[in-house]
Amino acid sequence: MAGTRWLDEREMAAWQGFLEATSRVSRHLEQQLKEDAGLSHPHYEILVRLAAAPDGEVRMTDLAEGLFTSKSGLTYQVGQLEKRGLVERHSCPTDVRGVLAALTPEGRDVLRAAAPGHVAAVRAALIDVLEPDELDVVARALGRVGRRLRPPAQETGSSDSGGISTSSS
Amino acid sequence: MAGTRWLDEREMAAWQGFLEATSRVSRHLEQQLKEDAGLSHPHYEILVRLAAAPDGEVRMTDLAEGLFTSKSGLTYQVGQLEKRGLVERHSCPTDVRGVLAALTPEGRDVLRAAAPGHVAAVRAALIDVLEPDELDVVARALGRVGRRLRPPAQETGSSDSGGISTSSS
DNA sequence: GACAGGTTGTTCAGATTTGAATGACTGCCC
DNA sequence: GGGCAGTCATTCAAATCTGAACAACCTGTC
Repeated sequence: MAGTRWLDEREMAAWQGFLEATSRVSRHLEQQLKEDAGLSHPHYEILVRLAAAPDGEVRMTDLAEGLFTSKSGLTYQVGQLEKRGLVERHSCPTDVRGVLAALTPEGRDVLRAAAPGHVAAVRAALIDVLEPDELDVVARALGRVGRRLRPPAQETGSSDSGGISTSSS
Repeated sequence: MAGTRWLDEREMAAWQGFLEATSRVSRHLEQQLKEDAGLSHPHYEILVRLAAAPDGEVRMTDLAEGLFTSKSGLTYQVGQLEKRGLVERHSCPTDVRGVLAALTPEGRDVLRAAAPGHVAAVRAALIDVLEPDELDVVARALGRVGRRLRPPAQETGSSDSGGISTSSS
């Protein structure tokens, strides 16, 4: 297999830059969020998704998919949030197996308090570090990268509450 | 609180794209590496760093810094690699406290066997998905992002410094 | 030499993540 | 109606990660 195409210097720079930016941004935001609002990044993301949903509640499976995490991991995190009273669980009326995670008023308050600081941190770490044209290229390029690694796609999703429109295809 | 500059649509696209690409690429490569070579991504990166070092051995602290991980995390990972015989520990001659992690011949073999598959996966997931001009922008932009989040003091010229450009703009 | 202050790597307890197995349910086809 | 494959969320054991605490050591100053 002499056919391995190794990475040249430019490609290596992109790959290393991606790895370093990934690790550092993630770690930095994790820390900032924890100090500033007592939330982990997964916690924050869960609250955001719930707040963005039409009725403030989302099916566990949909939530896990949106957060790029495993279902068991989500069960744990939602459990933690429930203990704190930021999230509640209801069973889904149309499917007894289903569980809806719902934002409580306290959860909404915590999110409202945490959001400005988090957005500022995201700007400082990433967004405002990029030139406007870089921003667009990163959005387009990384968007494509992420989309290509999405799970095979669940067809027949036409059931009903679809709700979350995926990015304009 | 009117001072919060929320993310507009373009900025949100960049941020979400970054998050999704980050998660998916990381998870994808982790899996590919594990199936293909029985290594986790941290394991692989450790072997790469050691193989790239002049004498095939690196100080624990330097290694941790290069891998963007905590020192205790590295102790654990190197311990795992040592159990498998892929890495050895020597004490540093110039500093009794210091520990040098060194690649064993077996470790070099495992790395050599794993590298082609990993590089191919990195290409398929990220590098070859980007247009050449996108590649350069990503390298430059994310490189800057990562560099700005580096811990304050860095000396004794580590791996590469390639010129610390003061983002005077 | 002695000593304060910083560094080095490990250990420890605790939190989190993962994948496999599980129990409960749905939808569909016969 | 009954069976069968698939879905949903949880539980469990095992692996991993983190930060704080720790013991041992270096470095500079006096």
